Amino acid sequence: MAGMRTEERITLAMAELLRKQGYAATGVNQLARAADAPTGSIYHHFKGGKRDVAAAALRSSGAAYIQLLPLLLDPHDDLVTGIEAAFAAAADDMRDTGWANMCPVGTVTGEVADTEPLLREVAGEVMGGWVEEGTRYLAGRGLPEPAARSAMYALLTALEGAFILARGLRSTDPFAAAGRSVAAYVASLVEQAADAPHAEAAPSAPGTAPA
Amino acid sequence: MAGMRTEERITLAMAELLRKQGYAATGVNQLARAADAPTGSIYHHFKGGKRDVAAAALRSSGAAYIQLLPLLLDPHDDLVTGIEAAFAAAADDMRDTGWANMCPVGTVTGEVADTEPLLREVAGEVMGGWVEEGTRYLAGRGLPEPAARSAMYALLTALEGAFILARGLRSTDPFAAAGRSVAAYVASLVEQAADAPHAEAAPSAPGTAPA
DNA sequence: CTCCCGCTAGAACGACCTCTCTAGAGAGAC
DNA sequence: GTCTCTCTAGAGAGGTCGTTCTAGCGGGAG
Repeated sequence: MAGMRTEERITLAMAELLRKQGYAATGVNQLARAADAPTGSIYHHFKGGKRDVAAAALRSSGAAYIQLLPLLLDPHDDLVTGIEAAFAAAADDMRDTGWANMCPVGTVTGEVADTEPLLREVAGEVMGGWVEEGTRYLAGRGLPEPAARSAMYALLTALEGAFILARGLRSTDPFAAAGRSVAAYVASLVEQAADAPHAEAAPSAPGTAPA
Repeated sequence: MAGMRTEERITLAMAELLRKQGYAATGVNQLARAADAPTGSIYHHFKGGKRDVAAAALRSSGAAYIQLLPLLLDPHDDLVTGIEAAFAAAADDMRDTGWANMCPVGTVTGEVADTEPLLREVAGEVMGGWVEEGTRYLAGRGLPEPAARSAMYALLTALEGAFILARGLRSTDPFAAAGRSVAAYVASLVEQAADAPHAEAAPSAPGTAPA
């Protein structure tokens, strides 16, 4: 964290704290300690205080998370096996980090959706962005538009849910089952698209990496 | 809440507050006001204080939630369509309650898994109980044992994830996609079980309600 | 050099936190 | 009646919360 601008250090420290302990339990003093910045600097960079820092942390984490989708799926020619592998990778990461690395957007949404309108809105924007970008990506991998969107919703819900179950049970089993489930769903969508290929968005063969 | 024992009122009020705003943001004074009980009574009934109340609330909510599984699925002869209907019912309930009615076990697990060992443990026990009971139920509906467990994991992860996404996006779309996804997965498991019915737990035809 | 200004630094404030404590209300035993 | 014991009742202690405030550091402009 040493070679960063203060504002960036604060945002990143907040993201990490949100992942581990949520919004309400994270104090500004704790944040200052974690970011190695005095309290005054936090309020200088973020006029809105703690809420403002959390919003920035959600946006930045959200942008980082969605980049993992092509990163994890591009190496797999077959979309279905790629999805199972992605869930397995998420499971390994979570186990290796002591069941702490849950997505901060999910944690915060569950916690403050009804009490912090700004953060609920930001979380909604981030999730909406995930769905849009993910739908575009899956469409590029051969799924017709409405199926791609459904698949992305299913993937995100299974992933967020797996984080929670795995965290409570301290087991990777939820990730394995969630991965198999989403894979089965996507497989059924791919099959439907192949049976009726009159849809618009199928530039390459279904289940194949884009050009 | 008038006709209840104080201890019960406190537990129920805590469950509701946990659902809406999580553990850290819920104060003992707020709880006392919501349960219409003085602070002293809370500490009389729950020697462990706030943490102790939360643990009781998680256990009681957990027990209530798992009862919904047979309640929602028994009416449907076909397990697969029953699952989709159950997700639709959850979606309707959430929309009708202003996107607040998320499961408290999920909310709290995401929030305090790393900071409150007792609550993490209780949440794990509750979730473990869901998996066991759900696996038994699905086995009774014709799924062989390992498939039934996978299906239950998939169902729970999709459900918890759908709560989060729906809450952030203020939309029932995540529930619809999650329901279709889990249904597709269970359908594939039912098909596998029908193709190779040498498993032990198939007292009746697959996808049929138990006797 | 001086002036300026973005930023650091942390003390201080009022509000609220969890939890403890004392006092007494109320029901049942005798 | 009186004694006993469970539970109610809420004030208060001690601490932490988010936020504000003033003071001053440090580097570029003139």
